[in-house]
Amino acid sequence: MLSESRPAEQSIVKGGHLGPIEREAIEMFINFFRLLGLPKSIGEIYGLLFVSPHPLTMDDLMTRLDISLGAASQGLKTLRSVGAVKAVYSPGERRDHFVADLELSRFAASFIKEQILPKLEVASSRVERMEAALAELPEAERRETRARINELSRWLNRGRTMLPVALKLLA
Amino acid sequence: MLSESRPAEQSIVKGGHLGPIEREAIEMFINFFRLLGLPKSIGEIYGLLFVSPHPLTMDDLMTRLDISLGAASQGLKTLRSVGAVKAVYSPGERRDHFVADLELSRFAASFIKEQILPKLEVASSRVERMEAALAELPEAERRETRARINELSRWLNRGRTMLPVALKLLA
DNA sequence: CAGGGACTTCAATATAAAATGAAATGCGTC
DNA sequence: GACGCATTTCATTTTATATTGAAGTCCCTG
Repeated sequence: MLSESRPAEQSIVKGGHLGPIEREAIEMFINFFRLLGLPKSIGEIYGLLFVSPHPLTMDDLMTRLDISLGAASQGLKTLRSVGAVKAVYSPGERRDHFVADLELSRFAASFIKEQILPKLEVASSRVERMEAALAELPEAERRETRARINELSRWLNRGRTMLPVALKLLA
Repeated sequence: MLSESRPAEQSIVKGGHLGPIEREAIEMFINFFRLLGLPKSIGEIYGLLFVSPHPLTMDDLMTRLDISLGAASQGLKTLRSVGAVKAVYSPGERRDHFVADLELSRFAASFIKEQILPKLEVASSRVERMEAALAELPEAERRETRARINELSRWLNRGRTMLPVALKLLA
């Protein structure tokens, strides 16, 4: 929740074979992804891939991060779906190799487009239904409630138009 | 997680005595707050307060939303702490009355300032430690890893400077 | 300054989310 | 076209998070 930042955290990371750079990167991305409501394992995977100078296999991830097969597979799936990670071809190699896409803005764009904007649409239709329902309200409450719903409506519109702009600003 | 939006949801809200406007508002804010990783009960409370034309007591919230004493108390505490709700004085009344602060931008500002920016600071110091640790790295990997850490650093700086700007844009 | 609401805390419980790993599937190779 | 490694899926288990409500604290009020 609005946690007062975990108590004197000392190494969330448990996997072996990790150098200091990797540990820092992993913890950093765990925190970052948590902010977006994504599980720890996804932060770990992305963090390790991010600082890795060469592509890694699923098996690398499993052993170095000490996570399960399923977690690695699902985490990679999610990360690919949002454009944060891609598979690269490795000649003469059977297994898939993965790299982090360093263009974080692409990832942010996809996140906004696929997660936020759809929710704003749903919210908009809710507001419409609320406006329709205003008529049923007792006279006394109608005016004030209408004002509040309008406020909501203004915010949704602003969000829908400004979010993409704000994103460009960061990119 | 990156959920494909819950299956044909029909009324998450369980409390009785709620009109259609209230139900819509509550579900809407449940979803919105969930995006920020806040629990359902907080969305319910804020949603009901938002569309309510007059201040409500803790007891109102408990009965109408059918939540416990503790949930109401803690939820209000959190909401007040981020400036989303405030207590208003009600003459000749013993109990506290609460209203939603309609200025959502205030809430957003407080969220960024208290939740995001501190995390960016922590992340920055991580990056510094990573840069320091670069020296220990085998020659072969150093160049590429350095490039990646630099990328990270650029992003953090951009975030720290642009986030407050982006916020102003929305307000 | 005692009694009694109103509110807060927090240990216990209930609920939800993530990780695990065995079984199913896909896919390339011989 | 069957074998075998690589990957995905998903029921189960584990872990983390939210909710409850009884016990504690804080005021106001008389």
